Amino acid sequence: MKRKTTIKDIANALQITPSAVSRALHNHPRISDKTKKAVKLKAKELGYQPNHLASALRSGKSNLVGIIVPRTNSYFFSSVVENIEEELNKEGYNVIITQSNESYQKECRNIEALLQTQVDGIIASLANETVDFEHYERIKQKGIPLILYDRGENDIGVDYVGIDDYQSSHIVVDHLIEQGCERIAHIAGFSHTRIYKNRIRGYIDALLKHNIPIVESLILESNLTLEEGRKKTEELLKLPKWPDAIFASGDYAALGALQVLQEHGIKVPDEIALVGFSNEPFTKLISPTISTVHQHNHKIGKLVAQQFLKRVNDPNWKPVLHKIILDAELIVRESSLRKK
Amino acid sequence: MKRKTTIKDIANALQITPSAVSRALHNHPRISDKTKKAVKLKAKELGYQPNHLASALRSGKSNLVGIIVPRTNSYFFSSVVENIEEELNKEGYNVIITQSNESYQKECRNIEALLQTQVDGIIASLANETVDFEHYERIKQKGIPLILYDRGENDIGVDYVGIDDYQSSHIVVDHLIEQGCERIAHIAGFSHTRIYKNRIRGYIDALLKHNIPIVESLILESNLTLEEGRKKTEELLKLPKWPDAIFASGDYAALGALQVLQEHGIKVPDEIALVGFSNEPFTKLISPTISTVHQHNHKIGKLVAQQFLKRVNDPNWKPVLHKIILDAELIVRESSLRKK
DNA sequence: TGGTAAAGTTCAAACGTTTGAGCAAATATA
DNA sequence: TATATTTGCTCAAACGTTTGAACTTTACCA
Repeated sequence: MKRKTTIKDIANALQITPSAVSRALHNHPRISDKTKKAVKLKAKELGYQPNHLASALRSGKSNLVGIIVPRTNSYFFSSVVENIEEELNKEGYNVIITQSNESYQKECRNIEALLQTQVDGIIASLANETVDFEHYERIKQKGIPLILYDRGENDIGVDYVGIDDYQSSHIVVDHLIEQGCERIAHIAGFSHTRIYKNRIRGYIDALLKHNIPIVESLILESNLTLEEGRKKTEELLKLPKWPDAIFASGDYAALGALQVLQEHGIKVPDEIALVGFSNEPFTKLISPTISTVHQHNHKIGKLVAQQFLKRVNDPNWKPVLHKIILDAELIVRESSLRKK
Repeated sequence: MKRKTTIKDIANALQITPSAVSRALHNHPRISDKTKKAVKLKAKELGYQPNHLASALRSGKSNLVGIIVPRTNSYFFSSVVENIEEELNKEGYNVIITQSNESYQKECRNIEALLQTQVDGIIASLANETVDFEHYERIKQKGIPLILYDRGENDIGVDYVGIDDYQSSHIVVDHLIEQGCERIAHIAGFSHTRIYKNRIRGYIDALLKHNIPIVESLILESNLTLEEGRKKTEELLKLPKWPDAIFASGDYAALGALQVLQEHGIKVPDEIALVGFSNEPFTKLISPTISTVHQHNHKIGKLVAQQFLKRVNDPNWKPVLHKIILDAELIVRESSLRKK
C-alpha cells in the first residue's frame, strides 16, 4: 500500500507551496486561474484525496452531522433520515446515523459517541423512554447546533421540526364523527412524550367540541407496537360497551388492532372504524386498507436539514427558537370509510 | 463558549510535558503510577475530552467503522447493526451507519463518504442492484479491512459472514414435502445476488432429491417487497394448476402472498402452505402465524464484528479468506403446519 | 565502587491541512 | 514618474495528539 498523495506532493510537482495548493483547491480569489487549473489537474493525476481529519483538525469543522433516530425499522424515520442525508450531502456534509432503540441509556451513549466524533451538529428525535434532557443540555453548552424532529417539541429550547399533532387529532376525530361514530377509542402513545400528549389533548378537545363525553376507559397508553396494539384492542373488546371506532397513534398498533378485530369477526369499518398514524407503506397494501395520517416525512427531512444549514452558514446566528410545524394530512381509506 | 481543555493544559497544571500526559492517559508502562493517577485526576477535574480528530490524524486510526446496510427498515438488518455496534463499542470503536436503499449509485456514494471520513474498516451488505464490485475493489486496494455479511458472498475475495442459504432451502422444502405438498412454488429474490441464487439452487436440488419435477412457472424472481409478493402470488393463482405451497425468500413477500391468498378465500396451510424467510417479528404476530427461516441476526452481527476486530488487532494478518457460514433454522408455525 | 540495566520522563518532530501576515510583482491612479 | 492598489504567491505557525529517540535518575549486580 503506497503512501497517499498529499497537498505537499502536488505542491512539489508544480514547484509551488502547499498553501497555494490548498487555496487553489478551495477557489481562493487570490489565486490565478492558471494555477488553479494546473493544481486541479495535477490533483486528479496523482489521485489526490483530501485528508478529512487534517482539515477538520485545523479548521475545527468535521463536516459530519450526527442523527439520532429512535428506531430504524420504521418507514417514517428511515425516510426522514434519507431526506436529511440527501440535503446535507449536497452541501458537503456527511451523516452519521445512530439508533437509540427507544432506550434512554443508549441515547446518552449515542450523544457521547457523536460528540467524541466531533460532529458539527446533531439532529435527533427522542426515545420513548426519554424524560429528562440533561444530555441534550450538554450539546447546547458545547455550542453545537442541535435540532429535534418529530419527537422532541419540548422545553429545552431548541429548534424543532414536526407536524401539528394537536390539530391532526382533530382531523381524525372530525372524520370519524362524520362517518357516524360516537364512541371513539384512542390507543395512544405515552403521554410523557409531548407529541402523544398533544394528540391526546387534540382527541379530547375534538370530542368535546362535538359535545361527546370523554370516557377514560377508551384512552389507553402504550408503546404503539403491533403487539401492544393487539393487547389494547383485546382490552377494549372486554368493555361492557364496545367502541365504534379506534384511533391508534401509530400504524403498527393499528395493524395489531385490525388483526384482533378480524379474529373476532368484527366488521371494519362498519362495526368498528379504524384510523392509524404515520402512513407506513403497509397501510395501503393490506385488506382493508387502513386510514392514516401522513406526516410529510420527506418535507420534515428536508426542512430539518435546511434549518441546520441555515444555522451553520449564518455567521451571526441569534439563539432564537425556530419551530416549524407542518399541517398533517388525513388519508382516508377503507378502514374508516363507511358506505352511505 | 470557553476553549476546550487539552492535554497541554493538564501538562501545565501538573508541571510535566504533554507527552507524559498522553502516555499516562494510555497507561504506558514507563509512566509511574503516581503520575498516572495525578494526570487522570486532573483530567477529570478540568473536564478533559480527548480530541479525536487530532489523535486520528497523528496515529492514522479514526476508531470509526462504517456499516453499509441495504435498507434500515428491516428487522434483520437493524438487529445485525445493533449487535455489530454493541460489540465494537466495547472495543472503543464507533459506528457510522449508511443506507444504500438497495441502490447501486447510493452504495458507491456511501463508500466514497466512508473513505473520506477515514474509517478504519467497512462492513457491508450488498444492495439488490449491485452486480459489479469495482467500488469494493477500491476499498481493498486502500488496504482498509472489508467484511461482507448476508448479501455478499461473492468473488471479490473478502471475509464474509452469513447463513448457508443453499442448505436452508433444503430444510424448507423437506418440511413442506413432509406436510404433503407436491407443487411447491418459490417466490425468489433476484438470482444475480448470490444468496438468492443459492436458495434457488437449494430449492431445485431439494425437489430433485425427492424426485419432484421442476416447473419453471413456479419460480418467480422479485425484489421481495410486500407489493411484489402480492403480484407474484396473483400470477401463481392464474396458473392452470395451482401450487399447494409457496416458499418466499423474504417475509414481506410472504405477507403479501398471505394477504392475496386470504382475499381469495384460500385456506392456509391446508390448501396452500406458506413459508417465509428472515423471521421478521410480525411473522409470529399475524394470523395465521407464518413459518419462516431464522438467520441468527444476533450471531451474525457479533461474528462480523469479531472478525473485524481479529483482523485489525492481529499485526501480521495474512490476507486469507475467512468465510463464516451459519446453519439457518426453520421455525415452523401455523402457515405450514397441517393438522394430521 | 564501577558498570549496566531499568524506570521515568523530556524533546522534538510528525500527521496533513488551513490561514493570517508578509512580500514582490504587476497594474492602476494621479 | 512616483505612489497607491491589486494580484499572486510564500512563510510560518497552528490545530491537538502521538511517538521514537534521547536523557536523567534510581536500582541492581558483581
